[in-house]
Amino acid sequence: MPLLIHPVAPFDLSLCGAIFSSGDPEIRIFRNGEFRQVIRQGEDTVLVEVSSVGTVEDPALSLTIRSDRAVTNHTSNRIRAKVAMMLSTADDLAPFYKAISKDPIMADLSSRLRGLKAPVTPTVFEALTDSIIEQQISLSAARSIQNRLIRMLGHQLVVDGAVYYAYPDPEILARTPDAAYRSCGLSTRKGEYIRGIALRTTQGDLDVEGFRKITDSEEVIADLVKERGIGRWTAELTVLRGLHRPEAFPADDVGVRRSISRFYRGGEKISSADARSFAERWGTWKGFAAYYLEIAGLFGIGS
DNA sequence: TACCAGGTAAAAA
DNA sequence: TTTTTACATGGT
Repeated sequence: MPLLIHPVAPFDLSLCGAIFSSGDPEIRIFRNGEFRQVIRQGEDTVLVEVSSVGTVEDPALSLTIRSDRAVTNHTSNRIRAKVAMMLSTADDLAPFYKAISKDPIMADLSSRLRGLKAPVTPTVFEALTDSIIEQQISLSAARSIQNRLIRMLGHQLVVDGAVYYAYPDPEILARTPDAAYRSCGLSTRKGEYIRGIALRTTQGDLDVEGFRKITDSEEVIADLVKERGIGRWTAELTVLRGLHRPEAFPADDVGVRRSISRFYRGGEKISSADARSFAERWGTWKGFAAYYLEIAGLFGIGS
């Protein structure tokens, strides 16, 4: 029997899922109004399926958990909490909308995208490794590499004869050799970064999940950039997508700069430094603003 | 065919 | 100390 999730209104699942619409059906995808992903909860690997049974202003989500074994009530509740976290259902968008109300362009975007909440990765570790993969190359190239990595090294789940893959744990990535990373399409260098960070995580030298307890995002970023392979851009993306900090703004990101250029500068390019000061208009919500710009681009708004 | 794409570390100057 | 280079894949 499906479980229910009651998001804080407004919440629009079709907007929240849009970023996953071109995903891999055996890993994570949003299709036909349904969000689906394989996740790990403790020792359980499960497929979660989420669809809307409400409206944007009176939202409700139906969650179905599928697995190859019985799932206890306790685990089901943990999974429901994790899915709610991943979809940011508890976010109250009102302060964000209020903060950007004096910016006509962002106010217009946010009214068109009303109910969009930024997704969060199941683990901080996943946000970090995904960001490393995305360094320098295009998002489509990165996505294809991420999917190959998950298929090769992730936990498999078989339900109804179909196979699905969950994100690999640090323990696996810590003992994955250069050649395996290379065969996924990663550079040898990025393979070293990911294995090194996974190794330090399993050895207890690095606790990225523990960053949840550090409220000062700049402090987290300062800790992250000490690690080999993590620069400011990677740290900011990790804090935004893994820790869901609304103020984390990846000013060095070419996509973010392209969006600002397009929506605010008539196509004229903007430097990282200028983008960082420009974003101050959105105050502590500049990270969410950046996400709205990205999704606006996805929907072709403003073009 | 090049060249750019949500960068980074290491080598060279 | 600052600047240049190598790296990987996918789209145009």
